[in-house]
This record gives sequence, structure tokens and C-alpha cells, in this order.
Amino acid sequence: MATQRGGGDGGDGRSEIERHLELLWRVAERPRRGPRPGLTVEEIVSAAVGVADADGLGAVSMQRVAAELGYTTMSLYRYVQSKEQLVELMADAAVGPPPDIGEAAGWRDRVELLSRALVECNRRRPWLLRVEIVGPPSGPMQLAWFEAYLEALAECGLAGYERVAVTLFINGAVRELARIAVQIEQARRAGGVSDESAGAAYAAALRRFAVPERFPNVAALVAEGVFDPEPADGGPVAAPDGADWGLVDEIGADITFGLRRLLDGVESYAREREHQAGTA
Amino acid sequence: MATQRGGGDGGDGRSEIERHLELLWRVAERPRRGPRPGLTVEEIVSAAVGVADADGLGAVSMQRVAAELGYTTMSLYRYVQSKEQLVELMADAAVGPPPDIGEAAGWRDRVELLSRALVECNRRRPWLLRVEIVGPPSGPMQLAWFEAYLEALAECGLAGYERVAVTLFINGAVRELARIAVQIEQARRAGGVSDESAGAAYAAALRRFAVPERFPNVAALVAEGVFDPEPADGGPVAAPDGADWGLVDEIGADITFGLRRLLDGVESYAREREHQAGTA
DNA sequence: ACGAAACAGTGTGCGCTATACACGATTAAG
DNA sequence: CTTAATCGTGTATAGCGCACACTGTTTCGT
Repeated sequence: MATQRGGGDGGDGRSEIERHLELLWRVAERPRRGPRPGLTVEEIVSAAVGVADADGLGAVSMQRVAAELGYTTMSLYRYVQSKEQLVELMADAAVGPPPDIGEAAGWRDRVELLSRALVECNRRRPWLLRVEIVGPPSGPMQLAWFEAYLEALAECGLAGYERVAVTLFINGAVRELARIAVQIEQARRAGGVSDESAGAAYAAALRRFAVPERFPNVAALVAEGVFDPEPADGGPVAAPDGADWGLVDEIGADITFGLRRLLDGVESYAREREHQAGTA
Repeated sequence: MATQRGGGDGGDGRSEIERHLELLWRVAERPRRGPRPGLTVEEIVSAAVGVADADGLGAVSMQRVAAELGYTTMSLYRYVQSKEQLVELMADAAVGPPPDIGEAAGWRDRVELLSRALVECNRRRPWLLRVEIVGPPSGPMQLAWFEAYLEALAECGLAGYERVAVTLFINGAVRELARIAVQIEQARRAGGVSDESAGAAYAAALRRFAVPERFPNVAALVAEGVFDPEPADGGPVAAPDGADWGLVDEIGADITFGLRRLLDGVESYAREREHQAGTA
């Protein structure tokens, strides 16, 4: 394993994780001596994000980022402790702030709007989905999204820790579904030789390997045509209620459905508890 | 980007993705000429999994795996097209088959049992959570879990594609939540110097950066003590109904809550539709 | 039976990676 | 003006994935 960020100490009083957080939040204690730094963490992160946007996460190397800035590789280490940390800074910066969903609609719509915006973020920067989440939301932007979800859920009738649970649950589901969708999308864009799109290839694979004896349910769904790229007539209704996720239709519909069931459950749970509280 | 698995062709008729799937499913077309292979894909994958179990995913290199088998690095490439592919094979093999949940209880309990088992898998092999999912469930084990979820949801009253949506939704949420929990767990285990555990450090960080002006909801929850490692009295009730995920209690409770709300929503949705169908 | 073709495993080498370390140049504190 | 801290650079190391050429083995076509 690389550097475990447990209780290490760099010589001064602050632990490693503490300094990491200070970097995330740009707590800049100005250096007291020595030459003026020619770079800022901001610049480095933004250059790295630029590289990732242009050529993917795999193209982000210390050398490439430094070259982009006209500096040498090692100079970056004056600002960042490791590449791993740089990637985390990138991830936080690149999600950007959550949209300002006014007081437009009810809390359910707000949650859905927020989730749609989150998907949109990840769709525009597919490499974000390849950055692994290292823990609970810590950076400014991550925390801003967290805050936004909690705010959206403020009046849904759930207790504090319950709202946290729902937020994390939704985030996880959305991220994972978006990952699948984006990957399909990319494969589809890259597919040149054969006519069949990646979705069709997947359907064909299922048809081949999901034998009814061992995988009866999957096989039945395959037979239904659920996994066919173009939803067959009467198949999954794409984007009900005008919910457009900008994703492969099928996955978008999946998110919509799962999210709405979850919110249904939240609603009924809150209602029931309110009722209990009233009679108690 | 590395190798896009779009429509490449290796000379024979089968596309790259096709050959990948055949390897996942161990479709062995025996070679017609030449010496007998001294290794099998099975051995290689199992050796690689052993390395990952022992020293983490970062320790898995072609050299290391080959050395473990007493072969040279390059010999592995006779069986596997790339390291990326090997990792995928590892991921599929390492989750193992889903547990056989009998006809014990209702579909809700079956889904919860399955999810608990999935979390347990990832808890015992934390490196699994660091392997990025590359697409819809394709490997034998991945598909077996998919099948198990669909089977568990068979009698919940949902249509086919709706069950798919719920399955993917749950999988995503469970995976992401488990990732956070495992990371906290590891950090806690590695934390030696300072007394405060990683959870406490996170709570402290939130207390420092989640100022009420910009993050009122988060700040309020921090003040409530929701993020404190030891749940304060009256805080989040740990493991209601005896639901033990083997994880950090707080995250386990999060999964339980989110999952049950989702299933609540599924139940009411199915009931309502059945009712509609009855009156139609 | 025999040449040819296919295949297994090895050795070498290339380009790339992160990053440790020592060094000169620069700046501010005492 | 000394001294300590810092910035940026140059150099070096250990490791990585993997392309390629090569030897030796096995089996097919004849």
C-alpha cells in the first residue's frame, strides 16, 4: 500500500490528514522566508483538470501537468504532497458547485434536480467517475453538494442522520449508475468496425452466456428484450415525466425509477412517523 | 486512454470485447498445435487474488504474480491480454458466488440478506472496492449476483426492467457506502500516533470547515453530534432490528435505512399498480 | 515419416511513472 | 550582514506495463 493517511506526522504539529484538509480548503499560511512561489495550488489543480478533460485521467502525470505549466516535474511537490493528493484536489475542484435550485418546487423535485445536475457533472467529465472516493465528503465542493442535498431534504420530515443516510445512498447509486452509462456511451463512441453498438454487444453476450438453467431470471429478461439497446415497443418507457439525464436512455430511466421509489419510501416513512408522534 | 474496447479486431473474426467475455467465461478453445501450456487462467487469477489479499491491489503487478507462480513476467501475456483484463478477471472471481438464501423469508428480507452478504464480501477483500466497475455485470460471478437480486425481487410485483433498475440502484449504493466504511476502518486500524480515530478526525474537520454561514445544514448536524464516532446518547440508533453489517456502525445504519426506504417505496409502488390493474 | 506451422516460455529493452535527494538561487527575519 | 527557510532544478532510483525477437516443443498436413 502507498501512504496510509493514519496518524503520520511531518515534523510540525499537524497530522498528515490535517494538512491534507488544509490544502483542500486552501488554508494558506504564507511562507515567512525564501523566494516567492511562482505557482499556486489553484493553478496546478486547474492545469491537471485541463489535462484530464483533454486526454483523460490516464494522461494526468506529474510530468505532463508540470510541462503544461512550464515548470519541472519536481517543482509540483512543493505544493502537493503526492499525486494521489493532487487527484483528490482535482476531484473536488472539478465537480464544481451544486446548482442553485431555488425554492421552486417540493423537496422531491429538488432532490431529483440535484441528482440530475450531479449526473450532468459526471457526464461532462467522465474521468471524475474514475477517481475513487476516499472517504466521507471532505473538500469544499464535495461538502457543498452534501449541504445541498441536506438542504433539499430539510423539510422532508426525516431526522438528521436519516437525511445523511439518504444523501449518501443516493450519491452512491447515482455515481455507480452514471459510471455504467458513461462507459457504455464511450464504448459506443469508440466503436467503429462493427455495426453493433456496445449495448447490442452486451445484449448478445447475455444471450450467449446467461443460460436459462443457471440464470433463469436474467435469461427471462433477455428474452423480454429488456437489455436490447433500442427499447422494444412496450419495453422500458424512456424518460417518463420528461426526466432527461443526458445519459443512455435506459440507465437514465433506471436512476429515475430507483430514485423515485426511494423518495416514495422516505415520504411514507416520514408521514407514518409524524402520525405516530401525533398520537403519542 | 489505454485500449478502448470498442470494435478492435485481433486478426481472427472475434472482436476484442468478445474475446474478453470468452476469457471471463473461460471458453477454452484448446490450442491445436504447440507445447502444452503450463499455466491456466484460473491459476493466474487465483495467484493474483492471493497477492491482492495479502498486500493490497497496489502490490498486484505482472512481475509479482508471475514470480508467485514461478514463471517470468511475460509468460502471463500468453493467457491474459493486459493487466487491466487480469484485474477484471480478479474482480469477478473474488466476489465469489452469492449465498444461497433459501425460501426463508419474504422478498424484502432476501434483498437485505443479499446486500449484507455483498457488503461482507467487500469487507473481507477491501481491494475489491478499488477495482472500478467497467460496465454492466458481465462475468459469471457478477452475473450470478445480478441473477440472485432479480430472483430475490421476483415476487415483489415489479416489472422486469424495474427490477433491473432496483438491483443496479442498490448495488451502487451498497458499494459506495461500503467503500466509505472500509476506508474509515482501514484508517482507524492504521492510526497509531494520535489518540483520535479517523472518525473523530473527520468530525473535527467538519467542525472546523463546515461553518454555519455556508453550510448551515451540515453545521447543524455536526452540532447535533451526528458525525461523532461514538453515537451520542439518543443519536443514530446503531443496528436497528439486529441488522449487523460488520461495518462501522454508522455506515451500516445508513445502508439499512436507505435500503429499507427504497424497499418501502418499491412495495407501495407495486401495491398501487396492482390496485390500478385490478380496477382497470 | 517428415517438413511446416503454431504455440509456450524467456530475455532483452523501451518508454514511462512517482518521487527521494542534493544543490544553487532567492528572500526575509534577527 | 548573517542565517535560516524556501523555491525551483537536475539527477538518480526503483518500478511499472508491455513490445519484440528468439528458442524449444508439440501437432497437423502431407
